[in-house]
Amino acid sequence: MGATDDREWQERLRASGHRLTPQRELVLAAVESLGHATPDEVYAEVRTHSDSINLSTVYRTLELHDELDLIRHAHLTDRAPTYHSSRGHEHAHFVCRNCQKVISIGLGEVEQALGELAAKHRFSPDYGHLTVFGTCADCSG
Amino acid sequence: MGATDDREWQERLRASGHRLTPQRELVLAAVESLGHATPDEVYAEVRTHSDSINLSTVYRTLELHDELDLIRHAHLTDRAPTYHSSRGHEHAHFVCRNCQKVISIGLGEVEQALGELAAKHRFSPDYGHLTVFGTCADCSG
DNA sequence: GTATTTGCAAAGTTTTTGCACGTGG
DNA sequence: CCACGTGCAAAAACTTTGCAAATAC
Repeated sequence: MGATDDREWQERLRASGHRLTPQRELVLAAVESLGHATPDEVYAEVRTHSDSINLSTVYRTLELHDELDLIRHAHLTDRAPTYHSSRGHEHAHFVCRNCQKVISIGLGEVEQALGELAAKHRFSPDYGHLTVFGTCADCSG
Repeated sequence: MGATDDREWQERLRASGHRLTPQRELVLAAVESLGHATPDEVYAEVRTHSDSINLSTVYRTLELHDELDLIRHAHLTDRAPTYHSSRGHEHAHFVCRNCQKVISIGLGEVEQALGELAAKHRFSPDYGHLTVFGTCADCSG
């Protein structure tokens, strides 16, 4: 990620009255590089680069970044939430119950598909959080 | 639910090599009467009728019923899964992040909306498990 | 300097497991 | 009968919290 992007999230932190710490930087970088990750995976990733972080801090930081929309979370498995970058293309997920494969779907596509239904029920979906479970082609054959 | 329906699930239990126990009956009845419920809520509901059940059994039974498609589960909150009957109308959920309201959407509607997108990605969604988070009309005003 | 953030350790919550006893078929 | 299911208690997995020390600004 470029310097311009860095400045952007750093300013968003400041604007909301928070401080820029190495831990917050490391967690964000880990989420960006992992793509989709559980808190535990983020912790492990950060530890490979540096040992200056604690699991509690990972939880607290993920929550904060999520609030600030620096990252987003979705439920890709029945258990732990997974976090992913909100930078770049926002996307929804199709998750295969059988092989755990994750198919990322562009926001535009999902919006187009669900928009009318949502409007009918006067509901504003959080498309970036959407996960559709099911079976992928490889597993249903 | 009528006697005919009872026979149906009881036979499905048997057919899969399982036994018909009071606990399995109680859990199923609790899920049906609650609509949407977490394991804990199911446990509490069963206890109001009888004290012959244990939380572990509730977990084990919910899992079994889910496998047999007697019930289904969805993630209506960021935490515990909630179970609901698979009898009657299968449905997807719209959940409001703000007021926690749950809007049930008929399967047909969702299928119509997502069918094309799913086909394009050669994916078979489990519509009855689908939860769309977002904001309802009352909370977005 | 001082309010925020972190690390650590401890507790909380939810779910799973091992095993002896009970029970449905 | 006897394999399957349940209760119980203990453990595991995951997440949150209180507080003193460290640190961003």
